[in-house]
Amino acid sequence: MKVSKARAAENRQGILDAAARLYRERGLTGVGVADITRDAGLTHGGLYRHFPSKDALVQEACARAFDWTISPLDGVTANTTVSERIQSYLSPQHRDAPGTGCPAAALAVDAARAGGELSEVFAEGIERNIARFAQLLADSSAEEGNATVQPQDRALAMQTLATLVGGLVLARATAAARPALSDELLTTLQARLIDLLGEKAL
Amino acid sequence: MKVSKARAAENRQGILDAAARLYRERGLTGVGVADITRDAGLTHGGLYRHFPSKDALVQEACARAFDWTISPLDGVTANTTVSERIQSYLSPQHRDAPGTGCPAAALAVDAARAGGELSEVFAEGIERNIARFAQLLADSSAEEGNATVQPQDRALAMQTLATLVGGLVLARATAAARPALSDELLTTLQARLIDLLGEKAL
DNA sequence: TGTACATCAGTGAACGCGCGTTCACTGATGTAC
DNA sequence: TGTACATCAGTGAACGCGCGTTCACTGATGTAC
Repeated sequence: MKVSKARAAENRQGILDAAARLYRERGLTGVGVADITRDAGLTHGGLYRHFPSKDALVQEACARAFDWTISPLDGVTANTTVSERIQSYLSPQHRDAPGTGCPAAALAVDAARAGGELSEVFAEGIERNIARFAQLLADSSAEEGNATVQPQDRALAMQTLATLVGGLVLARATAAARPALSDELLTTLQARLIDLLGEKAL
Repeated sequence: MKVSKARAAENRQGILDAAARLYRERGLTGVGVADITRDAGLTHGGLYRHFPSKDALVQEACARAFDWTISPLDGVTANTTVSERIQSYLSPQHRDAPGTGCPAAALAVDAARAGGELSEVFAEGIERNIARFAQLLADSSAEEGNATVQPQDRALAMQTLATLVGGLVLARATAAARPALSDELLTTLQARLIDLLGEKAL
């Protein structure tokens, strides 16, 4: 049965939503296309009316996941301080909900293995996050907003993002077996990063 | 044809070596048992004389991978400085050879998804690395070796390890599409970490 | 505006393939005498 | 020490299963008149 163009577009978005979430939860090689379409309330056969292959779906779903993290989300607005962002990133909530969280922490290792065009998606997403965070640091150093990004801003942004991603990855890997260690990692890294950024975090 | 006990033990080690390398290269869900036994020069059927299941093989291979990073390796001795260890970890060589590199950077995300007993293996391996690095920092602060680890040593060790793991993960994800960004991540994080550790790095 | 028909999103069976695991078999090893 | 035989590491075919993808079909949608 044919459906309306509006409904077909909704279904396409539903497939992408499900894919972006399930891939982050179970990994790129841990989810089948049937799992995704089932989650979106469809059967697997119709997937290929929207995407030429699983790889194409993976790429678009990952790009969408990065767009989510770039846009303000879940109470994070333009006025949210760097300190608050760090606490939110290194929270038990984020650790325990990879499906709606940072795509770099959830899928960067999978993307590195896949290589090819997927690496493009991640390289662009990571670069955008570095540049955005460096701008945030530059702005917080200056009196007025929209300051020019200096090399030390970019270096500090890279250091902060690497620590966030690595900390979340380690916290997730230890959560099931040693929850106390996992929590210690989160709180310790929160404190160390806020200390590192000093007044830029406020 | 039966083989000697010595040869059987060698074959078991060969399977573990191949598994530890291939899993780090392609991920826990990206390698079949036939790939591993073939790499070890055997056929897949005999695997089950040594391991009760693929999961058991994965656990033992991951434990072995962590033992490698604990033990001195590749010119890294007890006298290697922290600065040299950081440079080695955040090098293009390590980035481009995940199969012989850090298991946390290569497989922690996979382990978090797998959960269960594999999480035990990673939690222990990560805790041992944190404790060992904290001891290294405590020793370098004291006049003589074997100093007592203080809370700030452990916090600094966590921060350094998180930055190392996150940095390597991001460098690997961007290497194929933007090698310049990948190299920039490595060199920037080397400098930031050595700066962070100050005289402890020497 | 009403009618006839072409379009095409979605269905569900089917495909070839590779997975983890099992099993009958082989034959050199290791042991009992 | 020599001989007969039980052991068992390794082989390779086979299993059930789930994967990504294809395809004939359905029937409501959207369009041409």
